[in-house]
Amino acid sequence: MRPTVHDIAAEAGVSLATVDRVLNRRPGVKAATRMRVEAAIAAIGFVRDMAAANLAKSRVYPFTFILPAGDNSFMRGLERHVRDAMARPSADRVAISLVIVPPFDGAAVARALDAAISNEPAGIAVVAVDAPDVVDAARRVQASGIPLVTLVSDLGPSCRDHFAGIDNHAAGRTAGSLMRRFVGQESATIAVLAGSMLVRDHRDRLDGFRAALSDSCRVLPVLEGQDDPAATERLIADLLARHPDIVGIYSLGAGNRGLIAALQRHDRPRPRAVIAHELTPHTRAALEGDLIDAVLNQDAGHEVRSAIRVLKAKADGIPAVEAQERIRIDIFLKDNLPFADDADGMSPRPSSAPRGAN
Amino acid sequence: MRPTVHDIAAEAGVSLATVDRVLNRRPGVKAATRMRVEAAIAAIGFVRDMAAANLAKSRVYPFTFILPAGDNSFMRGLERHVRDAMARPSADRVAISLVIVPPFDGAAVARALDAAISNEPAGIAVVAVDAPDVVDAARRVQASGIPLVTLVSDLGPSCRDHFAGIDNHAAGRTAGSLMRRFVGQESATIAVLAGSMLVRDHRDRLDGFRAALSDSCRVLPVLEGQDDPAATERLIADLLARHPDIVGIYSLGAGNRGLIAALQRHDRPRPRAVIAHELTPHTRAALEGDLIDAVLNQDAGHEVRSAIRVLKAKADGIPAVEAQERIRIDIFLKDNLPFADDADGMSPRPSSAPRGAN
DNA sequence: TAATTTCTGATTTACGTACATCAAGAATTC
DNA sequence: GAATTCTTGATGTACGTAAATCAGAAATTA
Repeated sequence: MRPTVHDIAAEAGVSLATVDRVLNRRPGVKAATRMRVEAAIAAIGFVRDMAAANLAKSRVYPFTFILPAGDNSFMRGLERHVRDAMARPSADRVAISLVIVPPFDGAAVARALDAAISNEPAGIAVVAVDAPDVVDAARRVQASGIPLVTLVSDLGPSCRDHFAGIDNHAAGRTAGSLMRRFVGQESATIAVLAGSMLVRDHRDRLDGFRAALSDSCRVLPVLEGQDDPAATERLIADLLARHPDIVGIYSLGAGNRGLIAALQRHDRPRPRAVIAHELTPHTRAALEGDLIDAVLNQDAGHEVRSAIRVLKAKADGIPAVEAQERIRIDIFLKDNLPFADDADGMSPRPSSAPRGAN
Repeated sequence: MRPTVHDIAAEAGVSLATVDRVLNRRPGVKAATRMRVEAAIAAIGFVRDMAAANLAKSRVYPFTFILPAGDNSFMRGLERHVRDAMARPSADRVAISLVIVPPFDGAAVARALDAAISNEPAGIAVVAVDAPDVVDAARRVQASGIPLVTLVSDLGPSCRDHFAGIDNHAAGRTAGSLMRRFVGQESATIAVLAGSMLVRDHRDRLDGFRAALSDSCRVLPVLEGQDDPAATERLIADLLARHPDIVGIYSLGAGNRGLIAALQRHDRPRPRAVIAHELTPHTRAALEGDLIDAVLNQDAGHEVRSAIRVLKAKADGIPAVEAQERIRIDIFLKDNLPFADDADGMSPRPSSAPRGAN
């Protein structure tokens, strides 16, 4: 059997109360006694049964998650994972309130942050819009002592405790590397489609992409489709008509529906390499239908769970191990697609079955 | 607060004992009463606190893991993850005994399985060698009612309960797709390096690779290096000398160290596309040093944790949700490498710094 | 030495569930 | 109607830890 607090007490020759004082860093233990107890803990290899401890503490962590509304598939997948976490509080004693705000609306996010502060949660996670009033609100969150994690889209490192998302510059570089190899020729003409250059993620991806490609290809000026399907489709159709020499398209935002529609309607062979971001039902179908060659993905489920872990750690005053919370950049081809039920690029699910942690 | 069993009792107007009988499917409850209780459970949205339940049951799951010895970096990484799981029994109440057997030795695996049976664990996970006596031993495990999971390397579906590993045919196809796009030309000459065609994983990968490439490239006869560094290096050096027209190499086994050494010593430009398997310190360094273009990887940590989850589910008589336990095929370029501490392709750690093959 | 203050022990209750026991009521059988 | 089964209630203990209380013992200060 695993050693318990009783075993520590016996080993150290002290009472249970003293062991408890040492374990929970309560005052009233002489330094010498404390060291005896700690030695006993090390000697018998005691590890606290967190399940029992949490049960006894009956501690709950009220967290607030702030997500954008809108029909962005990735964001809806993110919301689904948050709701999954809400639906299974059993495992981790987390009580999440979910706040949905209008998309691309800095003022709304700022208001939501201020509202969250007044509820005094144990932590806040937010899909940030990189705007001055959001930064101000984030600072107010920190000033009130509430841990703050940015999700997917970051603010500056100075106004949040942690960022649960991918390194978007590295993602752009990865896209660039793939693109360079997929087009397989020097001085090819490459087009880039973004949502908006006002969003930090998109800027970072573009920078990384250019850095990986600059010396071997010609990258056309960025097209900004505002992640709007109709507008994006027009942009791409126009692009394909005007530049028959285009061999690669990099879609670094969420405008994939318009891109796919334009490629589908295109009457000549599509550019040799098309790379997009985020595995959604649309991009999955496009991969399977050979309209897209590769999809870079961030696992929304991982991001949500990571955000929760970090918030809990911060709430407990334990420093989170940043290296363990890094979110990977997944690359999907049609050949290594995960099963539909298994990831974000899936068909909508009926309810919320519990999922395996990773 | 979350509803508890007491709330169910109050809602249904029955005693705690009756609620307990319903919850734990104990006999002695009239159908009508049972339905009242179940209705109450649904009405107040009760979810059993598994932490408390496991605490009360003080149930432990003794599992046996059987892994091959040897200096294969991937296997040592796998072992490290098993030891990690052993070192933190707090979370999941599993008690793992780890058995290390000689590599590529079916008889040894079979003996280990039989020895494990006599210990009556709640489940067994094994890195299988696809040999008749292993299959026989696996059937004996199943006959004795102990759940059996194959890890990384499978047996037939008929002689284990679950396979915790990647779809190696899909992995081969993925490698083929990447290869086709990386070499970027028709009728290119591609070489394949394997460990041994006697191993199921390697055969599957080769099949998938050929299926993805057959109509566009010329794939040379497979080289078998037995995952031995020196032998592999000679094979590759010889290959490069005899076939100056080779534009791609696919290393589908664990012979990466010899491959990398040969590429390093090669005095002419290396083939345009080199794709290998498993992110280890060696392949990571080769990726960073531009000796390899892409590495397909299976996350050993995920596999170990998945195996444990499945074994627990089987031990509890709960059918594991296969779709949730699928292991992804990761693709790594130098641009999306995870941090060294974060994954298997890490720098050697003080505890067990394996060096050698792969 | 007396009066404090600081430390430690002993004990109890609690968290939410599992599980066992005993008694008593209800329904069934003969 | 008696004997038997089936069903339910009441109660207590246990899991491993947290947290509080109160009573002494030890160390410190006056």
